[in-house]
Amino acid sequence: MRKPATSPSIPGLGEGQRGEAGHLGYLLRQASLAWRARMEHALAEFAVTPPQFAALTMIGAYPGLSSADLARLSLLTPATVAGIVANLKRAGALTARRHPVHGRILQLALTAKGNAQLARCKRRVYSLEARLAEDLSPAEEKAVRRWLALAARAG
Amino acid sequence: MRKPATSPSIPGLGEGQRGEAGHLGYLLRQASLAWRARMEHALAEFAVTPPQFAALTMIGAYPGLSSADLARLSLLTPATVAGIVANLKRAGALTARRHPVHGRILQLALTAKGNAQLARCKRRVYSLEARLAEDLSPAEEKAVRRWLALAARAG
DNA sequence: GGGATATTGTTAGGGTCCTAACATTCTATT
DNA sequence: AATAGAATGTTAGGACCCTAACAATATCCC
Repeated sequence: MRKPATSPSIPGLGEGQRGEAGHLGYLLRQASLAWRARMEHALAEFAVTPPQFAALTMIGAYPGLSSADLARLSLLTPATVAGIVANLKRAGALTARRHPVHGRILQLALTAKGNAQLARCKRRVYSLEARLAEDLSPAEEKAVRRWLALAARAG
Repeated sequence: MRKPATSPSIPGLGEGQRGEAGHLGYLLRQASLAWRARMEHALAEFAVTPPQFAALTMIGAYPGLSSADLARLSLLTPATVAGIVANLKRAGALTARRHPVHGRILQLALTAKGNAQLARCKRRVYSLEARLAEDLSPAEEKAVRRWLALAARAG
């Protein structure tokens, strides 16, 4: 069976609404799905998922930050962050201890293992990321960056 | 409690690595998360999720396409599509019937209810989408579209 | 001191996404 | 015809991500 061709004309990845002329929201979704898939495969060797990598990066950059801080930084809800943190803690990549004064806050910090893992992941991801801009002129890259930052804010 | 300020200097959404100067992959993730959240809120009234809207749109555009076709179109796995289709079917928005000749293929098509729902969703989403490009010059929008299509393909 | 208010984190449940393993059906080759 | 190969769809298990409701802690204001 070499492709039953159920429907007559289903477009490939660059054609129809799936190419540059398609809806911006759809293009954004597609690009994000593809990037996430590439990240997943690149990080699979280290048993780290893309969201875990993002969390490790932020905790590495701001040691001692709280779970709520991490949620705000990641644009995620506290409930979602709790799951990610639980998995990283179970893997021994980070520690969560109560704030000495403010009894409810959890202060997150990387363990030595978490730091080593983060360093390995960073090398891998950054080399992948370099290919994300290689076909862009400086002016184009500037436009893309401006738009992405804009889209993250409001619209 | 007005913000305990666990860590000294955690950047806001436009600052540090979270602004235009940050990593492209991180910016893409942020933009996509924010867009998805806006979509979810816009579609919540119709009890449709963004992935469901994407599936409805594609089935509406290519009636009779198979579950595998839908997976390829969406850059998703067959298993993921099965879940989305099951939810839409349970809601009465689509039908899945066996191909008359090719006994294993499922042919997907919208019901009247699904079509009406899709029309309502489209109006809502497209008006939201218009705001996604309103601050972009034509040249910038062209650059963004080219990059998104490129990122969806390979890198 | 004693609330109203706000923030933090937790729990429960649903939808999305993956990999891995599998059964089913059809095509191609021998 | 018989077998190998390829495509379709299914199931099980795990990680992400959300909303909603809740418990615990800290601040503000009287």
